[in-house]
Amino acid sequence: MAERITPRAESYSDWYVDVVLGAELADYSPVKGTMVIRPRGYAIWERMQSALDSMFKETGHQNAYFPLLIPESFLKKEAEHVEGFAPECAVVTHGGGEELEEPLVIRPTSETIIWSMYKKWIQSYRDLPLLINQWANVLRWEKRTRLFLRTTEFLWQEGHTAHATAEEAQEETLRMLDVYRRFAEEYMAVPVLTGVKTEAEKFAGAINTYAIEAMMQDRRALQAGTSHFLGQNFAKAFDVTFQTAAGELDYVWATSWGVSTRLVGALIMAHSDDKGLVIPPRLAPTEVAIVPIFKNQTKAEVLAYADTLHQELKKQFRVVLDSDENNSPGWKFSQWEMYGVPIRIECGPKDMQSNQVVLVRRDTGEKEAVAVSAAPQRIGELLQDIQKALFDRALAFREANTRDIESYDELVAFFEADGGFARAAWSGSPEAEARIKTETKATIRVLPFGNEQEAEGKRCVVTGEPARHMAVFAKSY
RNA sequence: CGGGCUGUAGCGCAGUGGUUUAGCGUACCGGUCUGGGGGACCGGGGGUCGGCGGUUCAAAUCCGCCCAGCCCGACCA
Repeated sequence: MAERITPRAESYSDWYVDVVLGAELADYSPVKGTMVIRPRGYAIWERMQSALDSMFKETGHQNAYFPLLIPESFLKKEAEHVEGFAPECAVVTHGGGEELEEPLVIRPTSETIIWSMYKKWIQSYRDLPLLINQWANVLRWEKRTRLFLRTTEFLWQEGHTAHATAEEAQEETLRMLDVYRRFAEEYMAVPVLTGVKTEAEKFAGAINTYAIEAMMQDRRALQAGTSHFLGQNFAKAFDVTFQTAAGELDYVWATSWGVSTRLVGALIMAHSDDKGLVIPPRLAPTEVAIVPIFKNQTKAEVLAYADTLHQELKKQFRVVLDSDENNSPGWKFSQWEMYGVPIRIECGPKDMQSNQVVLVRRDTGEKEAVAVSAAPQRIGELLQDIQKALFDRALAFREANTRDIESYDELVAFFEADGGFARAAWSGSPEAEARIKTETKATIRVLPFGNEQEAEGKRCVVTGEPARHMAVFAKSY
């Protein structure tokens, strides 16, 4: 055992770190809370970017880039916003060997600098909607960091849109939330809950924050993406007005939405196992790894056999041939499992004689022999099967660990035991929410769409008052 | 930012005041054999003990500060 992975049952957080390091996704870098995203990790992020970027373009957005440095005064223009972000901002005070007249904040998010520019670009309703996205790095001085899940610097995309009406902006907010939901489910194979955040959990400066919320294998919730309806808060702070079709002057309506490299963490925690990483095929940088098995006498012909197969499969799949002669096949099997490649192909003398190969799926470990001629089609099917199986398994896990809770005692007991998602009636009072957080460590992750109707006739699990919401409680990352 | 644990070769560890050049496993390099689930043997290279400062005749070992990682807490889109 060269690289032992701590089993999940022994220590989930050690397991997570072992998988990240073992699969060579990332490594710690010298500054506290920062990490290097290594090629195997970055390749996953690139595939995420590519899929999301297409979805953004399909919904009418364009990419742009705004600067890293923001005048400190900008951040202070929106009261809630500054209150929310000031504590976690890094500030540049010196440049060129001199103290700056005005300190510059390294962006924790870009609303302020973007809206300062939107003021210049928007005059009339004909300039709207303005639909811009940027891919960027941001910096938040986090006290407690974890690889991919919460780091001081991280990569993300942030969409910032401007609209003529509240309705349009609301529509946009929900449209992008749905883009995130589709991405999570169809590409990441991670089922997510969607809904609105409570006042306590929303974005600093937003009217409403919507989120996709996923369950990890330790039953904790991970917020995987957010979409904010910003109302006219930033338009007012930056005085962004436009002339309506009717000739009136009005403030612009805004949204912002983002997902980050945290998604890589979500991917890892949703699917991986004690052998290492498991990547859903659609996001796997390598879909197939071919491991030839040979003896000295058979080396040449087996390698030729494997190479022919490699050339053929390359036309359709992202495939690598592991022709290294120093490591044993068994070692390679474990290695490719650690890396999370969805399908491994074993081919040796026996296979060669019967003109077949052995396919091994990463998610279940099942092996099957298939004729070489049938391999491409079978691999295509298997990749789809794996994609679906991962989603189904994650969904079943979430269902199995979601409980309808009727009483406060039951809620406390639930989170003292294994925990998971608890659906419970809530009065809407911040005090009740805070009490649950203090006593159980669980927070309201999301108020699912349509929850108000479900809450009718029910009583708050904490206060006994008439319930206004059915809330989903969970311990979270 | 508070409490706990940890930091010795790439990785995992032993050594916890003096025992001659700091050890073991593994990985790495060269070679021979091997090869269908993390191979075997032979021969090699690599660390100054997280960093800085102190105590001492003598420090990996004792003390202080700092840095980093993990866990718990506070905080947190």
